[in-house]
Amino acid sequence: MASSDEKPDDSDTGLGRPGARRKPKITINDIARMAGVSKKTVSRVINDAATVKASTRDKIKALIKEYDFSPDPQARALAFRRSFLVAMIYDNPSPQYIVNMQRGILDALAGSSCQLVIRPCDRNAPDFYDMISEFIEQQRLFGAVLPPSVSEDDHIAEMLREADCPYVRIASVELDEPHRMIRTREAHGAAEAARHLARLGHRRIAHIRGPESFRSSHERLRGFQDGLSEFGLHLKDDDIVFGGYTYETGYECARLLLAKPERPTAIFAGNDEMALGVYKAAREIGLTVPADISVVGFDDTPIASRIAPYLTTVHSPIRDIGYLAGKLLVEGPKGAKGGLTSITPELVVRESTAAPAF
Amino acid sequence: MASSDEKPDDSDTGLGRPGARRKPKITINDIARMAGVSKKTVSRVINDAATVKASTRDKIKALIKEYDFSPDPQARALAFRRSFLVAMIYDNPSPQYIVNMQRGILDALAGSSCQLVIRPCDRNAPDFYDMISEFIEQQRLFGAVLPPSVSEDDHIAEMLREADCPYVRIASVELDEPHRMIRTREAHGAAEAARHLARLGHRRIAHIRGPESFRSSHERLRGFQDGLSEFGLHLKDDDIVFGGYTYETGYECARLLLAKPERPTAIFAGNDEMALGVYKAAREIGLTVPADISVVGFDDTPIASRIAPYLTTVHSPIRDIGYLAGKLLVEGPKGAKGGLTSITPELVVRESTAAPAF
DNA sequence: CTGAAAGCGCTTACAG
DNA sequence: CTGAAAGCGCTTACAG
Repeated sequence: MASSDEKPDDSDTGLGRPGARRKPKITINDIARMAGVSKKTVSRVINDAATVKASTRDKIKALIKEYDFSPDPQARALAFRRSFLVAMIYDNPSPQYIVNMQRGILDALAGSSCQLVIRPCDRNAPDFYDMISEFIEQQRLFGAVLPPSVSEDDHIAEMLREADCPYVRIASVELDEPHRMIRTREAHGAAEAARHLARLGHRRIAHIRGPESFRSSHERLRGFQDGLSEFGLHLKDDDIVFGGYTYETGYECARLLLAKPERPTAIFAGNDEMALGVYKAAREIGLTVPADISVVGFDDTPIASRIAPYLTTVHSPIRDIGYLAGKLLVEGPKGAKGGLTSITPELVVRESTAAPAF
Repeated sequence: MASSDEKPDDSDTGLGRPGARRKPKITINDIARMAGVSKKTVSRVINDAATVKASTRDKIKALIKEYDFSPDPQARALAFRRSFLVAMIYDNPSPQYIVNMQRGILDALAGSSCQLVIRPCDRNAPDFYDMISEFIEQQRLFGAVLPPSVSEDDHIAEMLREADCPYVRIASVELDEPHRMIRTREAHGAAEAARHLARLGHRRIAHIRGPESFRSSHERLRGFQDGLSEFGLHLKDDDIVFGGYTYETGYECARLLLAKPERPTAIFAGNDEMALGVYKAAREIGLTVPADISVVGFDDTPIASRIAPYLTTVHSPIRDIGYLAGKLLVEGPKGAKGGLTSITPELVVRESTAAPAF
């Protein structure tokens, strides 16, 4: 067998630069030969298999370290019938959310042999399920993490199960088995926002909620109502308007709300984007935040702490959530810090809320 | 050979759910058998190899379509000695930038068999080069795209060349062979900003530049100076201060600038983040934008069109840049729309600039 | 224009 | 505790 150390120059495939001479990559066979064992035994130590004699294991580990060997992911994947790819599949439009979650997952993947593959998608595309399905079948993923709102899609979850692909869904409600979920207790943060406004003395309060199709928008509304009711307050039907989680819809909704004869003294927006729209609407009709109108957001995006006045909002530790999700995939249910699979967003009080003027 | 259509139940590897029955995946062998040819011939049509008889090709293509067959990426990767992974390696901290570029690359990868793997990194980490090097050696990437400032690191580029990995560097200056570069003509946008301010009548103008270590910060400064000089204006040394491309540094620099006896009437910030810091500094000392001080940013992040007053800034089509980079990798130099490998950012005039008050 | 053989670098299933 | 054989699903190198 011609497993010589030197490859002839014409082994170049044409994909590379002519004359580029790859240093011959060391393989499991080389390690095995040097250790005087079979490659199967080397494979065992690579995969932390149960039973290898300590001395053999040590010798092999030393060799692996000395030659800086690490097994080829492609070959492993082929033999394992499973790639070393973790996919993040998402439709969330917020860059900050996406980037933070990617970081969190990556934090958890560091040191594992997995890489993070990203897959943004559009749930409204006609071929949405076909695309995702093809992707899942093809890649034989090591795992997938699904933030909202894809996480809320039971069909996707089923495709994943069908393909035998582990996954973690991130959502504000329990919509799958616990070991496949990270629960974000958004109702809690929303309730805090309600209490904060109630304590400041607000009585006429409005809410711009997110779309019907997002579970989070229900949870935020529910939590907010719960918090208010502790103070004997409640949201009247026409003090709840539907926004689309965007700047523009936040603006439009606020215009409606602020034009009412009995104008609210505080508005809780379903997310920061919409809260910024409220700022704009207030400005336009000469209202000052927070003197004339208090505003609370949700998410704590970077804009919240850069705009004037700084926005009071509910902070979700997205990166931590991503980390937990990644750990759950890489280490299994016991991996995620003692089985912690829920996260509680907290209110951050800044400048956009004050006692009502009247 | 027991390549039966039915796999026994105990073929389950333990990685999956017990009893989970994977539908037997169709392989190149199945297609070959059904087409009555060798698998090598099927391989040829998969890879668009030159010479396959038209009728044979058609028959195979029909079969592929009928059975919705697509070759296993892991197996292909192993045989090709090259994975189907395109990596985006970056240290840019701006979420909007990152997300847009990811989208652009993904746009270009759609339809290819490549997936996008992301690799954020910290150039200041002690093991920075080791990490990247290991990553590159291990993954046998199909290609890599490097936005600033990793793109400016010649050592990384060399590691990539060494590993025979195609790459595209995105930068404001020509720092590699043309087919390995997307050039962003940032000096052009900065010059436009200068002309805009000069035409408004500003004479006392300051610039908060980015860090020495970013090529872009030099280019933006240079372009700005060029634009000013067309009007016989120039930046005095102490009207140029060093920021760090962050909100905080923008604020600090603006405080210095605005405290000067001869206060500037306009400030060109090296990016939007710093421009927001200028807003804050101005607000603090009772200055109104743009009545008392005009502000221009660079990047056109989403905040620019959400904050009051809307920020005049230079828009870079990041997603387009990512698309070009992706195309360059997937289709080679001729792939990127007729060899277009440069992008020109343009000024977007909004509300933060006006004629000086004096 | 097409195929048989060998191989990519690992792991599984089975023995011992 | 360890190994020889077969195989994962493709492609390369070589023939014809």
